[in-house]
Amino acid sequence: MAEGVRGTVLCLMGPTAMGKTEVAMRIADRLPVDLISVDSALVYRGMNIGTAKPSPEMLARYPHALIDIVDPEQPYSVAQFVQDCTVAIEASHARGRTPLLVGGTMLYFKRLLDGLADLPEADADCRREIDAQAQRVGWPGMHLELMRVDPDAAARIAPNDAQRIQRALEVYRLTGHPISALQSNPKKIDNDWTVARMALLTSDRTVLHERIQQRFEQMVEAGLVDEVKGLLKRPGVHTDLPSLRAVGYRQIAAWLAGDCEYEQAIQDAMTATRRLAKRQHTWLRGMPDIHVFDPLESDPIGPIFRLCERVLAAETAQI
RNA sequence: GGCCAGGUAGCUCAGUUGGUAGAGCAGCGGAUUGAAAAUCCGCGUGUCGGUGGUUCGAUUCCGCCCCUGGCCA
Repeated sequence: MAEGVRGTVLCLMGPTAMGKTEVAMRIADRLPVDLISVDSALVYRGMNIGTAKPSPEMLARYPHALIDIVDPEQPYSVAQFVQDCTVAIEASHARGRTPLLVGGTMLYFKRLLDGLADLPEADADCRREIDAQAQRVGWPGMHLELMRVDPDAAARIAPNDAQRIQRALEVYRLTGHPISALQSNPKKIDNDWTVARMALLTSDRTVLHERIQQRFEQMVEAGLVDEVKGLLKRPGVHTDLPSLRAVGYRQIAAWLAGDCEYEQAIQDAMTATRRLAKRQHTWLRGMPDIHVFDPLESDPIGPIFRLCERVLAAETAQI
């Protein structure tokens, strides 16, 4: 693609179980798009049933970037995603095609499109140290420490938000600078993409809840329990890994560890899925310039296709 | 049919010595910068089964009716 020409990026977002994958494939049938997954669970190899990953046949027919790119032993991150996804987008543009980003991990979309601050990456030793300290004084105690070194961050982070307190302290200890200062240093977004945001969203959550239940029952029938057992057998896999904390995997692992009854684990997994969908709704409600389609009201393919076509035509006209 | 125990939030239940009620779970709203399918913050959503009575006032006490479960026939 020539210097200065703006590349189009199509985004198809939506809560879990809304049919994003299906829509994306049908768009790919009709337009020269490259599919890129925006999903923090689909990145893991060997996690197939519980993540509703498309089958190998489907992936062969509809290649997706950023699926099956890391092992479950290895944590992935939003920063890694932004880097990987940018590479994939540029590769698509270089082929003269248009990337279609599909997924439900809204933080990944947000940081890809709005920019990411220049921060140090996670440091296992540093986190271990902070965890050990938190064991003694509690997270509210750690929050007091954060208040001393970074009052702005402390004001924004709740005293029980272990994850964010840990990250803020980690960044301070690693760099000597408060994370709040580094984050307000606006990271220049080094692209000039034209972004079209589309979302599959419904106002009728009860139907979505029914779908979630059905789909989880199908996952169990398809052998989710064995998939989790297989993962846990691997020497480096344990339940504290981000991969094993994914919805479904976590609850079944808890049952396998004897922490609850089977039926309870199943119910907990479906509850966790509904809550995931709710948080995805919250993200999407707050996103500007988003085109919303309700697949429970009518087939969204036609309108989405026309919108994509219009966006691509505008790009061509600009060249 | 008779006796007993229940009927309070979407579910399981607590409670009000008579002043229109609260927990857990579920649900809903929000935040979200290298774990994000994570992590955290906030919010009770109700003809107290129905209907008469006593009372200034009934979800609470009394009568009758309806429903559910158990026991006896």
